[in-house]
Amino acid sequence: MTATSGRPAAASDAGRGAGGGLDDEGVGSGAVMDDTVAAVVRQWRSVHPALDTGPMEVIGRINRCAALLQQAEDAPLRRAGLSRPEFDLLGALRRTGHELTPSELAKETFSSGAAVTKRLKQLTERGLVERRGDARDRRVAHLRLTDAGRDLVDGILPEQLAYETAVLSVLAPEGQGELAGLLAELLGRLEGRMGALRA
Amino acid sequence: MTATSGRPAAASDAGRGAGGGLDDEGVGSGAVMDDTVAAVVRQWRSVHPALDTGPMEVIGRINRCAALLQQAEDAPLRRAGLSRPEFDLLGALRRTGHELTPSELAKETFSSGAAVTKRLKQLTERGLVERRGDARDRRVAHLRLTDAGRDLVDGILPEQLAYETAVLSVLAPEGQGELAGLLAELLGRLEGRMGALRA
DNA sequence: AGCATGTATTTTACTTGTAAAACACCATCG
DNA sequence: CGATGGTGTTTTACAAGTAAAATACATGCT
Repeated sequence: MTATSGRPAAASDAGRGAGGGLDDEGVGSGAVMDDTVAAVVRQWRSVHPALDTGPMEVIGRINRCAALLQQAEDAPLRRAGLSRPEFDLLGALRRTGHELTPSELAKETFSSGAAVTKRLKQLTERGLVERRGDARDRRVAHLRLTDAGRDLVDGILPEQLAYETAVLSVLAPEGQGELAGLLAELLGRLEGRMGALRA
Repeated sequence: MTATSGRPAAASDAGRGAGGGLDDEGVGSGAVMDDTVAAVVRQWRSVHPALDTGPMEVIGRINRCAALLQQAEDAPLRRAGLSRPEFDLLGALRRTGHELTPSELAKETFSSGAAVTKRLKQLTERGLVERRGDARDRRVAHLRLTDAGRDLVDGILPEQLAYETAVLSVLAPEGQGELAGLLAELLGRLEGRMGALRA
């Protein structure tokens, strides 16, 4: 749980046409799932038959999955009165185990410094986070979880993971593994290169 | 291109532990990519060794991929002065080929009615969309693209797809196909069930 | 016809995020 | 030492989304 913020989209991009051989079905099933994205791609192809709708099948689905998963995923968090960005921030403090500065929190949660400032203000007021000034450099602040904050995170985490496990169980374990692997490969390369391409 | 809105998150959830056998590497490569999510998962496991961090490997990566892809993907759109939600709306009108009501647009772009109202106001002012009242039922409106709107969409679409193709080319074609297939399976089942689970 | 109810759309009030500017402070160089 | 420039953080002004209330109609029932 817990990345940064989030709010994916609807349906989109290119089809798998560009790709190559393999068609659908990942591992075990046999039927081609007909999802929303497939329908959208079909519409585009009928309007612009010449277009290579390949990327839509991948990017459109990633976006749509992210949207659906987050909607679902946020449920356990809301029960605890936290938004996902808030939980991400607390989670960063919890998993690193040590204090972090606002800048570090921004990097860790993939959000802007201003957004972090606002969240910290609220979380501090709620008593989940504590602030300490740096002795050497009075510009920087160090944030840490209060006991209440730590307990909250530790309480939510198992629920969150259990819920996510349930949601993902629509895929067989091998499918989950394959998916994780492919996404890791894509993500690793995207994170590495990002910035090279400039449309 | 073009789902609805979007704005995924950082790193999160469970590991692949829950899953089963297979480890990484999707198809052709051999090295395990070390992405941001893997690092986050390692941190969580070192703090809470008992936790099943399985789902994180999948959900965290989907979110992060969506975030990165959108940031990149939006570039061609911004060049045309459109946000993705705006383009999604125009795209829905273009691909369906006929007029749509605000409600239908909301469904099609996965956004709220209020959001659609606001976007329509702007797009209409920009002369990309036209409104027509329904004769039978004066509550409903029918929206259609103007010539300028249609031309804009048709002009952007190829750029967008080409750009996405380039971004995805970090994955081999077979990898793209497998990924699309697995995501289709996940998405199809999520869209089918969503609502059943309630944490 | 008259009214209760339901639906399509918009409006309102508010929340949250962002970009850019403002602050506050360190560090270095002359 | 005092100006110059750079960095960490917060503030400001603004853009965009949401939930819930408000509007404006249509419908079905009596």
